[in-house]
Amino acid sequence: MDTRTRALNLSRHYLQTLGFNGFSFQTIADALGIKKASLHYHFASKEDLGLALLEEYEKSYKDWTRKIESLSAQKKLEQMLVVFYKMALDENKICPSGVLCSDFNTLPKNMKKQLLKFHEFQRTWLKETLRQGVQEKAFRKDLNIDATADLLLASIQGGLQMARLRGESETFKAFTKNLLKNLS
Amino acid sequence: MDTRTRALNLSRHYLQTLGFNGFSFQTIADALGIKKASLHYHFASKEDLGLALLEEYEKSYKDWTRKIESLSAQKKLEQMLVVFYKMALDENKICPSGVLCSDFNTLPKNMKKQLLKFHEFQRTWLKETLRQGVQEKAFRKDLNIDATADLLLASIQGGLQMARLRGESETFKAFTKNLLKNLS
DNA sequence: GTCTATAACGAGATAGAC
DNA sequence: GTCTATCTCGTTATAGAC
Repeated sequence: MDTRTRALNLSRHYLQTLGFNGFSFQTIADALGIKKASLHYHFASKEDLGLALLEEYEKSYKDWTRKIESLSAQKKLEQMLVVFYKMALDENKICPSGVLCSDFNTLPKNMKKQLLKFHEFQRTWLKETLRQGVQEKAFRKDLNIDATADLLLASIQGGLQMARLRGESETFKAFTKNLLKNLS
Repeated sequence: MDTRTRALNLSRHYLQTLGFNGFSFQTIADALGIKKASLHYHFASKEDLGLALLEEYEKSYKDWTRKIESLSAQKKLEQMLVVFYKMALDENKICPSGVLCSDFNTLPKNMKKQLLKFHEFQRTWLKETLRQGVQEKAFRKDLNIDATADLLLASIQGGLQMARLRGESETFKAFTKNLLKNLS
């Protein structure tokens, strides 16, 4: 694997455990076994690194939605919860949006824009999936699509953070069990 | 008002807008019109400042619960949502727990402990209030107290962050309208 | 692509004068 | 209680050799 890719993988890890301001080029360079000056060959600035991270998150989310596009809405949402539960299991990671919301006001403009774009993609997909569920008669006909999508996104984001706080990923697991109950 | 109190007020503001690592002694000193060395007279270290902040958050939350203790459970929860909605209205602030969850792994041990204590206080109060609502027959008899408390806390925390991301505090307002619907 | 060296800055923190 | 002065460290970032 090339250095750039390895650097991005490490950055993703540190972003979700330490926050965007919690790791530095030094952190990544040390983990790679190269000098931090060499990292600047791959990413001119930390903003560049942040943007690359966000683009990668969006891309892999898109790939994931394509991979499961033939499933029922119910199954899709269950799979979505599994994705986030795996984060909680992996060193109490929290979701990238959650990380960057806290630091939001300190982020470069382009990162803010890219983060919003990522969020809107997730949100749109979720709304479409909820609509699919209504059509499949798996979810209630009068389901408030917008409000439900927001509630799911917010509670997943907050739930991961609460699980970290308490140090028990089971908090999040128990949590997810109830999230989809109110849809039908 | 004495300098220490003014410093704490400013710190609360910057914590909830810029994050714990997003402001420095310099930031507070500038806003106060004194030198940052002088701040160290009031707070020996930034950890000290952070602990004082957390103690103050807990104290004011306790005072607030005492002030509304004679209300019905339904009214209490409505008031709680108002508290958080006011945060969203005030420069898209997010809640202190949400801020510190992202930076959690970079916090001094004592701050982690104090944050957990604050969280457990909020959670316990919320569970008691839900139980009160069941007794008052305002909420369903079979309400899952633990799961509901966690869902409310997580979605409020995540909801404030989402509102900041989108730059519209109305996101959070719309959101809260539906939060209490599933209780009865 | 990676290195050494260095610049420029801001952070937390302390000593000691007033 | 606030000041000046200073220390030490970590940060992002760049120039130029290999």
